[in-house]
Amino acid sequence: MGAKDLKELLEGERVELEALRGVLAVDAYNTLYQFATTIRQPDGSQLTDSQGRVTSHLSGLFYRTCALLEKGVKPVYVFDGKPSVLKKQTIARRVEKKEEAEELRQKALDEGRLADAARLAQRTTRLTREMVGEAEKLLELMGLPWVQAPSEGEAQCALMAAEQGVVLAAATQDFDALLFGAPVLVRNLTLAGKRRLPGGRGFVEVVPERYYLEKELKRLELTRKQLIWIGLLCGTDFNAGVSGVGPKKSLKLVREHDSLKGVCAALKEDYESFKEVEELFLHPKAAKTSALEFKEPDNAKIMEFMCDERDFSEERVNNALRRAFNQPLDESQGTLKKWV
DNA sequence: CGATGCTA
DNA sequence: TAGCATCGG
Repeated sequence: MGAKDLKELLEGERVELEALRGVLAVDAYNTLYQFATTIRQPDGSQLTDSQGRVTSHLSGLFYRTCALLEKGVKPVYVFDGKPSVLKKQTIARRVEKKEEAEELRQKALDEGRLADAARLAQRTTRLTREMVGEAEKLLELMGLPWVQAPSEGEAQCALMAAEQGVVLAAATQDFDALLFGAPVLVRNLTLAGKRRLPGGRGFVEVVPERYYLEKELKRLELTRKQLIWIGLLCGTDFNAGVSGVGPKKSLKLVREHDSLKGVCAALKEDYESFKEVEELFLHPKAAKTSALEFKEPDNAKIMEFMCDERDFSEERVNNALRRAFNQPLDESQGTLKKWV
């Protein structure tokens, strides 16, 4: 995940889902990948339909989206396009890591270390073209607009929130969105709650958090450019960063120098390559978003796809749809729920 | 991860 | 019925 070191410098605030009523641009790949990794059986295997096709991503996407809609949060999922050539190394490294994890998992399995094998299975997770296509299809059946980014999804989300102002915030785990200029970033757009920590008996509370770009820049006495430099020094999906330089040193360095050139000179790093990545963050590639249209869900087709084709429970799917779409918007009518 | 079932 | 366990596909 890009620019994760920024977490050390930035301060988010806890936010209730109810306070996020409105339209959010949600990083679809980020979301689907998390579902694919975490929605698992105790043995580490994914949910599948009777034909063996993975359904973890559909389960997560469907139930979470329904729950968000129930709370008045309208997600517009943004799908990645062609990645920047600068991301090539990161992508190659990820493929490598997955192959590595696959070998380790096989070894654990052979040696009968089942818990290890289950844990390693998560690291082998891939999102296929089919899985992404199915997610888009489901969103369409639900009457929700989705956006195809020309390149990075976080960049598209950021611009939709910034220049275009069509959404309240960019929702992604990735701090890159702030570097791309998102005025508001929402992390952990989940239905909150306690989550088991991998391994032991510990629990962590995962709650939605919100970061305001301007507020953070003011507090840290930085410009967005300088925050980008910090990201570059720590490393992003688009560059390796400088070894031995983390968020603290980066912060000190960008304050001591008034240009990226100066920072690079001080570290004896190649300015040109850093400048290229700075450019990518300063001028993100994004498509103009046409009016986002929310339509009625096609309940029959959702049932056909989810239940007939993918073996989801009719009762559960119906329940989720009813909550998401058939609930009176006026809270004063909420008591009606008890009678239906 | 989110929904549902079970138990005290 | 809240809080924990496990099911879901």
